[in-house]
Amino acid sequence: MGRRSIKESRQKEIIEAFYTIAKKEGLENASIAKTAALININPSLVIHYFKTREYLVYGLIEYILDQYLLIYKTPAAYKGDPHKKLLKVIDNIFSHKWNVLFDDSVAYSCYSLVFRDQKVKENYKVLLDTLRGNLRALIEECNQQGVLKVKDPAAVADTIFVMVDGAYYYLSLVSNKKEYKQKLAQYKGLALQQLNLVSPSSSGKSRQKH
Amino acid sequence: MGRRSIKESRQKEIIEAFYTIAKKEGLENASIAKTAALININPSLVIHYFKTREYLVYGLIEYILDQYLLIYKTPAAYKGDPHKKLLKVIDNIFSHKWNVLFDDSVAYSCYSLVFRDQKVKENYKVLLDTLRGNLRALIEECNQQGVLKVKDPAAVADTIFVMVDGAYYYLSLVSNKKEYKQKLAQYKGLALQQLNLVSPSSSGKSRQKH
DNA sequence: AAATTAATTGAACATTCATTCAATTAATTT
DNA sequence: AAATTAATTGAATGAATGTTCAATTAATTT
Repeated sequence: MGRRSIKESRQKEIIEAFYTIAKKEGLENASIAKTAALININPSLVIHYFKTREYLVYGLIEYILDQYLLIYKTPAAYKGDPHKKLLKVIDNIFSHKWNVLFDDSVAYSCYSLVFRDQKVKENYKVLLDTLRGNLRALIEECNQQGVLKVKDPAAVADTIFVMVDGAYYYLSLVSNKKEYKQKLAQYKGLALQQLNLVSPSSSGKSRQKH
Repeated sequence: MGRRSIKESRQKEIIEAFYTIAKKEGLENASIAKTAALININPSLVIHYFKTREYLVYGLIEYILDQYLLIYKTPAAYKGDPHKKLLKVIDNIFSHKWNVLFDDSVAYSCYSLVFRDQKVKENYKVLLDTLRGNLRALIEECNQQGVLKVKDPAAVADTIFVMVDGAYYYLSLVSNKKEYKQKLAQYKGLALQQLNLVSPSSSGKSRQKH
């Protein structure tokens, strides 16, 4: 009875508007008023759905963390072929897709909340462990199919993500496109090394056969 | 003639107060008023020395970036002994010292400005390249003394710092002290591997000799 | 002592902010 | 049509923000 609720879709809409503002002006300058103005609603409607700005930020973080899991999205055709899937995932991580999915400015601002909010910290921990766990499972599948021989899949998965996080930390500062591309390839090579796979670029550098 | 200027010392004092507030409440909540109150001065004095809050943040970033270089501070006795010095630097990086020098919450907030401020981005780039350059020089010294055999010192230095940055990204989420210590040792081991040195912990795990 | 220069204060300003509350509008059910 | 429920608005509030400006205080030199 009564009017039917559109809570969830409205919340998502607001979060995305908030994200848009945060991308443009920084999370610290993203306000409820600006968010409301962007989608032509009243600021009090934002409060109605989120109670406080704090909860809106929580919503944003949840939204962002969900995006991270999309790097495991691979073509349905790869089902049953963990090797192909693994390579695709590595591709996703070290490619344009990463930059499309995330705005690093907002990401680092959100991450900084980890240090003052236990709940945020836990959410991030769960995500990072999930990312590692998924990669580990993928490696183990490859091991079982005999296409990979990785001794400690969990440790390798961890190492790879350590490299990913560190890599983008540096890459965010590289403005030169050519240098960016080259560095990205280099870091991808490091990840593949961890899997005892050799990247095309690094093998080309030190070929000694013939 | 006239009153002698205390500009520099006053600016430093203000920056440190601003940093203190930022550590406690987050950079986005660190205001000029709070900063002034902390050291019992008038808010307009802060403006007098920094013109705008933006420049105060620039000052803070400069202050923070200078701190990073302190990880290369080693006992004077190590002079002429690059091997000892290298190990000490690695120690500094993967130890309590890191956490004493930096507040990661403020660090990530500052870093997020990189994406909206070209000047900040350049400053960070210079720092990160300096950190890598110093480590590379240290490795080369070790090579020349025959105590290390690293093929590509520049690449290895880069890789180590990629690992460092990625390592602390994850470690910031680890609340369990024991787990933290163990992970830190593990990441340190990865760094030493890059130098073709074996860490005590990692060698103990898979010892097969007799 | 007068002149000079910098340090410092205090009042005032406009702006933006998050949030509250009551009132209204729009669906949906009985 | 009446009742119910949620969506949405609009006005208002108080607090905090960064910044400006003129005035005052304190040191240092001539």
